[in-house]
Amino acid sequence: MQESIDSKKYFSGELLEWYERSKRDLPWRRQRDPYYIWVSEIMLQQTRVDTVIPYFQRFIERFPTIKDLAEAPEEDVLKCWEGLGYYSRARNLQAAARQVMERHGGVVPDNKAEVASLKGIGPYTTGAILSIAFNRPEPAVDGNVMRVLSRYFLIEEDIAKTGTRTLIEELAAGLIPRGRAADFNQALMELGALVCTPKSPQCLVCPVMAHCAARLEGVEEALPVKSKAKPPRPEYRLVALVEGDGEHAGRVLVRRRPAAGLLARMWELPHIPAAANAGEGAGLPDGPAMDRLAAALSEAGVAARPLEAFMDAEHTFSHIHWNLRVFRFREAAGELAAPGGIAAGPSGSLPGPGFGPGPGTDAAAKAVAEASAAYESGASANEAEEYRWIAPEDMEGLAFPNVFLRILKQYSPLWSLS
DNA sequence: AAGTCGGGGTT
DNA sequence: AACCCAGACTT
Repeated sequence: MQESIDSKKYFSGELLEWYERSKRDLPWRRQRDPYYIWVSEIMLQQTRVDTVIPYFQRFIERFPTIKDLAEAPEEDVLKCWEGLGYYSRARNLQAAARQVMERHGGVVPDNKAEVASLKGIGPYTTGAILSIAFNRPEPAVDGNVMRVLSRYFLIEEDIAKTGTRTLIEELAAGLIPRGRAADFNQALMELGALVCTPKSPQCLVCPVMAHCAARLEGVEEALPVKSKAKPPRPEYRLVALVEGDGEHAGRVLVRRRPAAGLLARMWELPHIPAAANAGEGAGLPDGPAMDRLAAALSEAGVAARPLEAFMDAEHTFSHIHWNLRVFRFREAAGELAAPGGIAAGPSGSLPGPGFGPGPGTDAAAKAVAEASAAYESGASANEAEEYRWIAPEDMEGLAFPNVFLRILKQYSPLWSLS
């Protein structure tokens, strides 16, 4: 037992000393404001420090206090989050700010149960806020910590399992030196981010290399053990980039996504599912696809004439891989968009697999119907999407996922300003 | 326990 | 181009 106490003291002591020398100067570390810690921890979920820094600065400028955040329109919060991804983090953060206003008068609670009950705050973030903001001896186990400890203590359990995280939490809790929770937890994560990296860890500069079990066994690169995620399923979609005419000249047609599900409440270019028959559709002309898009636009009350296939774009979510084919349209003001009756524009200008003209087989028809149903299921019943003609300057108030920002930017640099 | 939620990095 | 990284919530 004596040995394990000494071993703990060695690990924690060396780590704290290294952290004092090596810690990065980060915006949320310049003062110990629980609100700053909270916002930064939410942003840092699944997101690198370098990406977060400019978002954090802008967010705090725009919403300096919990009260400002609680009282802001949700669109403003979403716009501030544009490009960061996982947008439910932003909605949950604002919902939690409102909870803190109501329950605690705008002051972040320092009690574990109350912190953990706030929206968007799970086991990791609870520990991070309590330890970093209030120096409470709670573990904060993120991916960095699981990697560092699984190597140092040669833990070969699958870190994707719930039980392994619990095990590591207990281990981490026992390592916190009295009165040093804030620095120790940050040191552990900092080591994972800067030295004990997933690939090619920098063991030679590691402060605890001498007693790292994985290093001593030569298996540091093989840890942590983690079961692989399922690959994302491919989805094929036809996107309409509709240029306005007449009173809509200089504008583009956009719509807002349903309130729940993928990219909830974000703005986007209109799109519909294409046949998911990758490979089988190789070389098919784009004409029929444009006709189907025109018909869909017509159902939304927009008459548009197809111009050309404009570009292909891809976007990978954790569980879906979008293959998008974008078509340019011109609004045909006053005309009725007769589904299927519009002369097809140039065909086949973007060769490639996966963009069949639509349900050509039973299987393809089924795939399209399923994809369509999946999209609709995001909304409660048949919530009407909101369509809008926007000019470039309107982008300042509307949040778009990155994939549509890329398309608009390629369409014209005018649309690149955020 | 498995699936849903973005976006970017390294190799 | 292929592969890797990762918290909270829902089911």
